[in-house]
Amino acid sequence: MRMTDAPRYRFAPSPTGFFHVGGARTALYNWALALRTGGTFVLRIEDTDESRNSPEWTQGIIDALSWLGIDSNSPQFEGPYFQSHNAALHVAAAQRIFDAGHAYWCDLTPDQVQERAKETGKQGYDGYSRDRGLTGGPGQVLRFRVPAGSTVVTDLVRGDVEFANDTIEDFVLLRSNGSPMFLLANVVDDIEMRITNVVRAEEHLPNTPKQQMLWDSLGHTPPIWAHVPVLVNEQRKKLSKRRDKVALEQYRAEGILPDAMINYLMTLGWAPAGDTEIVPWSLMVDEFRLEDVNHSPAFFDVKKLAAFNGDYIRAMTIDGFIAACAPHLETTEAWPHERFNADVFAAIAPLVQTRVVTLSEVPAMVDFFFLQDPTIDQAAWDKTMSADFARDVLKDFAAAIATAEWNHDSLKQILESWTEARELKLGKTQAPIRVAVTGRTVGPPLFESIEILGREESLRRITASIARLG
RNA sequence: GCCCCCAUCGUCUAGUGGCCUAGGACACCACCCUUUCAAGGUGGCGGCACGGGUUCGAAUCCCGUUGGGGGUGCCA
Repeated sequence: MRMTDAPRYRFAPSPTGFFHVGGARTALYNWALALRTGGTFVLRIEDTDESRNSPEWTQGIIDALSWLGIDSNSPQFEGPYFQSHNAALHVAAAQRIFDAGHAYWCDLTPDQVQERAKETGKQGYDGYSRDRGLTGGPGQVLRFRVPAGSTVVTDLVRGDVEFANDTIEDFVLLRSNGSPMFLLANVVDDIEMRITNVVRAEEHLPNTPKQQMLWDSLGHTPPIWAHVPVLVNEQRKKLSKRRDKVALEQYRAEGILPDAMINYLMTLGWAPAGDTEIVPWSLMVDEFRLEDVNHSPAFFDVKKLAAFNGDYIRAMTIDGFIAACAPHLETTEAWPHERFNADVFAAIAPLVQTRVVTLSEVPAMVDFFFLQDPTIDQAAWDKTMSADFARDVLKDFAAAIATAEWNHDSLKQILESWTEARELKLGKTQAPIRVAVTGRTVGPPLFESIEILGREESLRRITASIARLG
């Protein structure tokens, strides 16, 4: 395949101030396809209003894409382009459409259009100015003259979709202030950037016949369309910023791994062959086909995302895990920053790795190592210290570990023999010690934690708890 | 209102007329393992929306119903 024949996929987010998980999935689809076909991923910031473009947003989106592995430095990445920069082109195209007789001027205001609709009992614009021969000017909009007949949109995921043209009103191309509408701008930019494939969310499907007519009227062959199902919340409504947690950045901050997010997003509406959904990106690039994408909306299930993430966390090397935790450990307010000890964390890290599903849970799990005194949970204290053996186990264990060989096996043996002598269960007798040392009833394995904490500090905490018992 | 799309376990999906007694994953439950909690192992629960066709045979094809979603701006 010659390079000029390679497909060009466009990804066109609008500047909403954050990067939507739905957009992330579409971006991934486009990127996967570009990679497999040797094509190009074209990024275009989609807004005809220059004032809404901000360098921060653009950088944010490039960062988010790069987090997803979509590298803006790749030779297969092009852009960012800015729709708003091309207004002159859009207007010129509108002029050409008018010159060819496919558009006409109209001086009705939105209110007047509505007024007429009310009178005729029909919806939308009724084509009032079609044959009035207006020549344009202030206060007039340019409307597309929707031809008779029907428009068939051929879609890779949905097949042929037919729209009767008389259900499509003569839509506006140029506003009365002369600025181009999004729909027009979009088509002109796609033509200009030689876009061959448009993969976007299903919500755009009803507008596609309009765009297709624009492609036709400009004398170009429309691209290959693919409308993928939208992502929905538990109410089955399209994910929205107001109701739902949709910002990719939020998940990133919580310690969702990019690979987990990528993998999860790809399985929404599509599944790799075989019995596992956790698969490497390279395999998804090889196997992903638009034709295989499901037709129905998919629920964005945070629990499943978390499960994927846990899987990816456990699959990390220990050094990788420690490195990934670093940002969360540095910024946490779980302990005074200066008390953190990287060696201590490295020692406990392997035991933390199987116990978290997101990285943001890590600090809370190891905070007792880096606090002057553990934060004692009152409920945990009440529950465990009320055992009749609580005081004895604390005193005897403290006495024994004062001189014990310092490793978790021997620490465990000490408590085991103490427990057996009294015909108790280790699960019960370790509880008061755990609360004394960590402040809670759950956490990393106890004897390993004590070993890492050190003899002196462990003794101090247990002694303090005995004193607290009174 | 009008137009369009969609319909397999609670959720994400496999399934493209016989391999389906409908497979997997997440969640849930139970058991095993176990120093708490996890992780891991084993097992379980649970679904083709409904009604008509077509066919020797339908989750798969057709029609209808119902239900959901999206669109319908001088927004993007």
